[in-house]
Amino acid sequence: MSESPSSPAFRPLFAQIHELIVERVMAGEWRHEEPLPSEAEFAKFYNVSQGTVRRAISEMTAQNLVVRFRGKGTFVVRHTKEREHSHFFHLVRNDGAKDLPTSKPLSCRSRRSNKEICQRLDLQAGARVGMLERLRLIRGVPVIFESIVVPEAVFPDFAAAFKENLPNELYPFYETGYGVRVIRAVERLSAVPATARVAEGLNLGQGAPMLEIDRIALAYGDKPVEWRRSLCNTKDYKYLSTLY
Amino acid sequence: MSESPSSPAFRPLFAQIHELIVERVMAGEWRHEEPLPSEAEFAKFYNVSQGTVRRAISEMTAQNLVVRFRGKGTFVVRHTKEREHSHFFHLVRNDGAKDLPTSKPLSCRSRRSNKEICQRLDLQAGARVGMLERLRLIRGVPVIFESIVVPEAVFPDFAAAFKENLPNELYPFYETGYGVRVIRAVERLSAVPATARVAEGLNLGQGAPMLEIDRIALAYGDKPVEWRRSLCNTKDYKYLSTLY
DNA sequence: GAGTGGTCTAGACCACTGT
DNA sequence: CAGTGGTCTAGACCACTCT
Repeated sequence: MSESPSSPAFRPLFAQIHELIVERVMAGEWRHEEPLPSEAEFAKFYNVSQGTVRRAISEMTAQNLVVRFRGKGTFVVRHTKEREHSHFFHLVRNDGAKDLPTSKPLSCRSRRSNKEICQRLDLQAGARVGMLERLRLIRGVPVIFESIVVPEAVFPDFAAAFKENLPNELYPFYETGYGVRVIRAVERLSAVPATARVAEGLNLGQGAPMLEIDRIALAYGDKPVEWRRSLCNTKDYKYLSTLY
Repeated sequence: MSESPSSPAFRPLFAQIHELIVERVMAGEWRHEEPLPSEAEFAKFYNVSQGTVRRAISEMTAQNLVVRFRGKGTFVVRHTKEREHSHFFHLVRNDGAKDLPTSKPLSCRSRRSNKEICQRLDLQAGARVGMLERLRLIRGVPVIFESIVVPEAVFPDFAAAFKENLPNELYPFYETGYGVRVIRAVERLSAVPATARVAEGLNLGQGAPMLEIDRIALAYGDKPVEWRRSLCNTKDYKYLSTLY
């Protein structure tokens, strides 16, 4: 594991260990229920000090890949409703309250991808995708019109599986159903006029200003696994973003 | 500096040291040009090990409060055009390019705060504030209509000083002119129709959908120091947000 | 060469969890 | 009780900067 210290492409030991362990987590070597090896075991395995392993794993906790419990061990993070809500749902009520949305599916089917979908999801021309449209309701009121596209190469038979389970939160569903963990997402926000269809679903006038959230969700290795467009009525809810 | 280890309100040593040093940076004890004391000096001063000081300062680098250079020392972060742009300006061109905006001031004056301003900036009723309106142009094209309110208690004589300097980026101006460092901001985004005045400035039709960014900028201790509303034409530029 | 921060090690003590 | 992660210390070696 040692590396010529002043070699041209030098990387710190802890960064190398970090990368190695992340790869093993990605490969699904440990289930959510079972702990990763302890610091001492990793240290022995990789022939480095316990402090170096500690630093490697600390980076992983910072990246939300694992959680650690004193006395119990280190565990791969699982997508929960709570996590999805706190990390990937940014609409808050004008008074600051965070409400959990519910869902009303409108349609779910399989189709061939067009040029735009291929480009956004990095697919081959004509690859099949699952497509889902739904309304999201907060306190029973429809606030978001959402259309979601996922590659069937990653989620085989998505449409049928969705109809069977009708999950409200998708990321935990991706994880338990397909072993796909969304770890990052890039969103592009803009203001657009409501189309007739969207306006109808959300009880708005046609052409009313809507907040469009265009999101690409990424799994390990920045692999795109979902393209989602959310059209939001921002009268009573705002998109919250904190900058540092 | 030692603390009863199993006391009810136990805080790790490094967190206490962190807090102490942050307070001293806040108080302006070191200028941007001069380095903070070295790890060894801090360790001796607070009577802890160098590793503990290192961890305290590492937290500060993670929070963008200081930067460290091997062989040189640790320095208080200064707001630069680059930093403001990368941390606090989130509009990117549709093709992904990040352009720097220029500014065209429309008005700048002093006024009494109304109820809404007092609430947002946490001010006493009737406190005086500086108010600035400007257009922001990207590649010469007006894209954002911006109105900015700052408390004169924090920025004495703001309107006059602004007119004298006509800064393009405000946060470096706040810092060099008033010693106020913006370290965090909370933004609420929504879609609104363009008013006649805004539509005119941005060459849009009245009622066109606009992205409104409502931002409160915070200094140390989460003290609000600026309220900014930016109305953006998102035809060619989108607001970029990355989620983890 | 002295001083800076960055990495790595080794070992101590602690709090908490399981048995 | 042994085993886990969390904190703290002490010391070594390194790359880099300034003088």
